[in-house]
Amino acid sequence: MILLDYRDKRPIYEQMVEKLERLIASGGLEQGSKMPSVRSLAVDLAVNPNTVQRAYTLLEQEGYLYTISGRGSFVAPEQEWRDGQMSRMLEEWVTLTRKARDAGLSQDVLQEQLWAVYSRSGPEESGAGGDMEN
Amino acid sequence: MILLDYRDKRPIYEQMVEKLERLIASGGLEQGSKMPSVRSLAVDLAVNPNTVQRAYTLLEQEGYLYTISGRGSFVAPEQEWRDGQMSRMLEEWVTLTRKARDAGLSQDVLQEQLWAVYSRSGPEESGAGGDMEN
DNA sequence: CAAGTGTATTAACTCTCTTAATACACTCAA
DNA sequence: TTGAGTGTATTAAGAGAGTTAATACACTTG
Repeated sequence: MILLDYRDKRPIYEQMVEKLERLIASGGLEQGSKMPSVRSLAVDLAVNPNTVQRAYTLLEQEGYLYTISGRGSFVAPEQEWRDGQMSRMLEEWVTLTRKARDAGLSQDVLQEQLWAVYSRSGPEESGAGGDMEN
Repeated sequence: MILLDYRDKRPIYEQMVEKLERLIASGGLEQGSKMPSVRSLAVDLAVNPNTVQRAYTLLEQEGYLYTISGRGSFVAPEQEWRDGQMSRMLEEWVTLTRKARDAGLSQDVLQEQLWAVYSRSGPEESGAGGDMEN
């Protein structure tokens, strides 16, 4: 299902979350389909069940999965996680915008930058943020 | 000059940076005036000189201080740190705005929120961000 | 009830971060 | 030139948070 990268310095659960997010977001898993059980995926990846559990819990909080105790975890409908992601992002953006205002940045400057960001569509001037793996 | 709070869980150097930032930003220290030497302030606060050194280095990177080796550290002109702070903030804001765009948030939504933030002047809906000490 | 599932608790382990000890380098005045 | 002041670099010790694992508990279904 997914593959862990041992050269990656990040914690395992974080790696799992990222890869599963992508898998679901890209449509690689159908809505409502059953995820592997905590134990089976743990055996599969040779990690502790609690590590899988942690990843699943985070994915659930982000709206990617829903869980029924005793039954299993399932892939949530797209609307779920897309809405959640956008609302979290908006909240974060507003918070930072307030800080920018308090730091003395004018509305005009932000207005202009906002326009600039949207006039170019792709993620330009990447710098360090590039993602290149699975 | 400043006072450390031992109930504060944050590292000492971080606490020092915050308090000195405020002291300088509030005009409590005159431009060009000499800061206490690394060693004397260390004795004063009963911490290691390296800890003071670390705080000074950070403050220098933020433009609050400038240093002449062998002479001492001095309070930088206001323009220095104010410009630096605003440009760092703007950069961060643009980065997050790109992410928001990529997450699917429309320009209109951000536009509206931007307006809302600036129509109210004070830091409202604070929640956890409140600062109440020295 | 048995075998599957998720969940909670506790502890060991690792590793980053903070802080300290110490030595080095520069400036200035006596 | 030398000594007492200053900032700077290197190394290591110590503490602490975060990650992972071991284990037991609880729920669902055939």
